[in-house]
Amino acid sequence: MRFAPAPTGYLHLGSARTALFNYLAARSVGGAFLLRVEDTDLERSRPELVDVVYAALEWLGLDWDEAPIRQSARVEAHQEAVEDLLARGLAYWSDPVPEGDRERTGGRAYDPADRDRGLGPGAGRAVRFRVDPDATGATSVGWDDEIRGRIDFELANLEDFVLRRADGSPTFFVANAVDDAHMRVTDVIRGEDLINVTPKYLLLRSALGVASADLRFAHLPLIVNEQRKKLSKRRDDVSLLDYRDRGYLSEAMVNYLALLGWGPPDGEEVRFDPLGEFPAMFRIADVGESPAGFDVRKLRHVNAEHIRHLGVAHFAERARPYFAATPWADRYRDETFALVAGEVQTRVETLAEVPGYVDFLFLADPEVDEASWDAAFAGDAPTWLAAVAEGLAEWPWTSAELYERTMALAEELGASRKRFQAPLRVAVTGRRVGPPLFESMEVLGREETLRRVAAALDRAAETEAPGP
RNA sequence: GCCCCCAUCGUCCAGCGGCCUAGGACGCCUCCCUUUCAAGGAGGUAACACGGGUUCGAAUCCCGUUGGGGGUGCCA
Repeated sequence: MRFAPAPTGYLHLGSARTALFNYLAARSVGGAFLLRVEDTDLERSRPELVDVVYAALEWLGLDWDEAPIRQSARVEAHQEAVEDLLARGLAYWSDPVPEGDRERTGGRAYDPADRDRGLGPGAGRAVRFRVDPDATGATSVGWDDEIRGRIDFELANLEDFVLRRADGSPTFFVANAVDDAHMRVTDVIRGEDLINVTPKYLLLRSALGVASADLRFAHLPLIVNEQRKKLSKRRDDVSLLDYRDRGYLSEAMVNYLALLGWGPPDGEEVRFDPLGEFPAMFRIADVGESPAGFDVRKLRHVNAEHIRHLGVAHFAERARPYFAATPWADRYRDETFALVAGEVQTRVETLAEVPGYVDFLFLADPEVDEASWDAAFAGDAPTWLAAVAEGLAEWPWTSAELYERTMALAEELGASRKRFQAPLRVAVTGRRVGPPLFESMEVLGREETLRRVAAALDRAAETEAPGP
């Protein structure tokens, strides 16, 4: 099995899923998972673009067997194949047909008449494969797809495709056929969008004398967006590594990607060690044939499950890089975060959300969310907060004590617990949503808490009696 | 236009001729728990595109229609 991405500067989500399924298929039968970089296009062979592919695969944990093959390093073999086909009359030199002159070729960009013109190399001239029923003795090509069953194409519907561009470079058709034979690929697992190049690939192999009888094909369903269209760079978030930056765990990503077109037979979707568990239960034939919609909400859920499954220390460790991206990164302290990490863990769905939950512990002053303020400080709230402030000055400073005493005070003043804690929460954290309040206060300390409460009280007074 | 693929809850996955009054998951809704928000617990909402066959019997097989998607590059 091989994964053959074209280096584009990022690893597409769909490619990542294809890589994963190749990996699972290989590991499930003890086969090899090979990597081949499809950089036949000069543009695509820049080393930094290739490194991105490796980095993405490594992040997912998809380790490949043997050294990766760069197609750009194998052009000689590709050229030889083209020469061979040319020599045997299975390929021919073809001139491009200009846009305005396509009426005579039935709208085609090439002229089939070139087949028998016996042209040689020339400026702007490419080499095309001669799709000729006589060459194979058959009028159609097809294969038994592992996922979809029989698929056939009439040769009459196939065009004479380009083998060598006018600039002399071989196309991916040749590179694919030649390299797959060279690498002894037994299973071709790729996206559904490649179904229609398969007949050309098959034709080429047989022209080159490579048997395809034992070759298995599996065409995976496409991953589509909400509009049911193939995920595209323009419209959708398709870069795998961007998900890492957005706070997704690689194991959650692998877990979710595997759920697109497939599912564990036992129905247990969330697996904390997908790469370890899935191979034993994966069968390529079980993969579905209809397009899979990418659902970020479900991805978030799977990610949240994986986050919660982490040990607190690991969670804190894996969240650390996300603090580095904040404006207050220099104020961050592992020791402080460790005190509330457990509480944050059950509340976030991605690691990127973590800093936003605890920023008030590190900021000199909490950033006040106006909507929260307005909601919390309505009615008797300022009076309540003032009452709490008095208690805060003398109560024992443990979360349990603070909780008990504050709630007792709420009852005394005839306020609901929920509404009573709101102004205190906003005063201390700046928001009405966050980790448990009294635990947070314990971490912050009496002095700082009192300072913030006093500041909030001042602000409330100003708001009520504006201006001197 | 031509070629190819697909068609079960809004979404993902089960179902592969009778076990289906169609199951699980995400989402959504309700309730419980509760110091906010989560997490957790208990319920609920919601689908076999349509029409013909085949069969004692069809979500499951066949054909058609409709719908959606992919391809149609001297990109891969």
